[in-house]
Amino acid sequence: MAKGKTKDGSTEEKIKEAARKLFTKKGFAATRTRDIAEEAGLNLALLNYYFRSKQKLFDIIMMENFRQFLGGMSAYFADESLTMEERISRVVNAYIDFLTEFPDLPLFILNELRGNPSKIAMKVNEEVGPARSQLFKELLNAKKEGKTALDPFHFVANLVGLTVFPFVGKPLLQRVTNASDEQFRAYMEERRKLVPMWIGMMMKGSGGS
Amino acid sequence: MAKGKTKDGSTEEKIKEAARKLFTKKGFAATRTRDIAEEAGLNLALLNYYFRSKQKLFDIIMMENFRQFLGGMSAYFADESLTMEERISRVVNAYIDFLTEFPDLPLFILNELRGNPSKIAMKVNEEVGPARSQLFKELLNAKKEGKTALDPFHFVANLVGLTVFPFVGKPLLQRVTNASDEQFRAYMEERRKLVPMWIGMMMKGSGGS
DNA sequence: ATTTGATTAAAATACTTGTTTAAATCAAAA
DNA sequence: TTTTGATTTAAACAAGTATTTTAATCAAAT
Repeated sequence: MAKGKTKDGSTEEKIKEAARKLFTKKGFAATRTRDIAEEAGLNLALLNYYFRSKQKLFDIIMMENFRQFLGGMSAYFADESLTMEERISRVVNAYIDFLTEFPDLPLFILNELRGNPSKIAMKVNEEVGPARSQLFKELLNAKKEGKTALDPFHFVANLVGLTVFPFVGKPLLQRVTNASDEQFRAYMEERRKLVPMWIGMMMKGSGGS
Repeated sequence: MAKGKTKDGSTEEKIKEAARKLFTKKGFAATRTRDIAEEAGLNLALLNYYFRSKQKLFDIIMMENFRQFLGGMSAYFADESLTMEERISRVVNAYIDFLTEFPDLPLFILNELRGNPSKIAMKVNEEVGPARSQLFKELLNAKKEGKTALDPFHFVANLVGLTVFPFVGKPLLQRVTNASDEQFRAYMEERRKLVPMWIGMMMKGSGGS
């Protein structure tokens, strides 16, 4: 063998990282293979040498993106040793950390989800299935005991809407509120405490069937 | 002149509507001019006869989409004759109506906003400027009087996050919660009352600097 | 009936882009 | 040193696609 090995990070990983960056930011159709090669600092022929086609490379990136985005969600909700409040707080914090580092991921996910091939649908269930059943069981229990009246749908919609939407809508929010990048960061820091508090208020207040 | 006139809706409008449908759903790069022509039931040459290029056609659609999406926001907030609670309720209801009819619009807007050319930035200010100053003035007043501690940034983020995000994230929410299209509609109907109520709770509770 | 401008049809053109190929180069392993 | 496989270089190839062109056709206005 020679310098760039198959296993370690070198070349194959360079290609994947360049592809991830461009695919995630611009989508499949708007990304050219030549751009990926240039971004990776490698030759175009290498793309087809390592991955057979643009489509195959994209599929790999897409699956990894899905796993990364949905994985976090599941991990925290599955932990039965924590109170619901604590779990919410951890999920919110984990997502704010995560999205600060990878701000383009959610929009990518939402775009891909719209095309909705069954391949993706299965992936979602696979990644989010266990946590979902656990969460729903507890929410429905709490509802029976009168602790909360918040339907699981609204719960998830509110949690994701309040936590990940600000990142998706960052350009819009910054324009509307005249917030600098630094101010945006500060607002997101505030949200680490505010969102769990708001969710708590919603769960106590009345909230749909 | 002949059958299809320039002024009335006929041909030019057919092209624009076909283009709007495809551009809004699939984006610029993934939309082919041939598809637009076919969708409009017209000859391909007509596209370049009426609009000079795919890009020019796209720009027109994009601007109209922006105006439509942001215009509603402004219209209701500018009305000083209403209480804040009433305005919130109207904006939420107007957006739920609007997004039920045009569910692909917000994702289109968010995608375009990411590329952020100054052309778009100006458009946002133009459409949303007046309502913004009006809204911010009142929110800051209310804050002084101790009526609310909710920062304008969080107010907008929450309002949009709770109202438009569910439509953007519909495929994700439906998968995670196993909700049918019919159930989704029902949840959105519930939100017409729930979201204004939640926003009200947030404005009374403590909320950021 | 003639004219006029919209519309179609069919192709040609030009450019972009995904993919492949063939021959060199180069670094390490044998 | 020889060999081996990764990497480069430079093209070529094959589709796909935006755009243009040219010559018909067609419906209404004159």
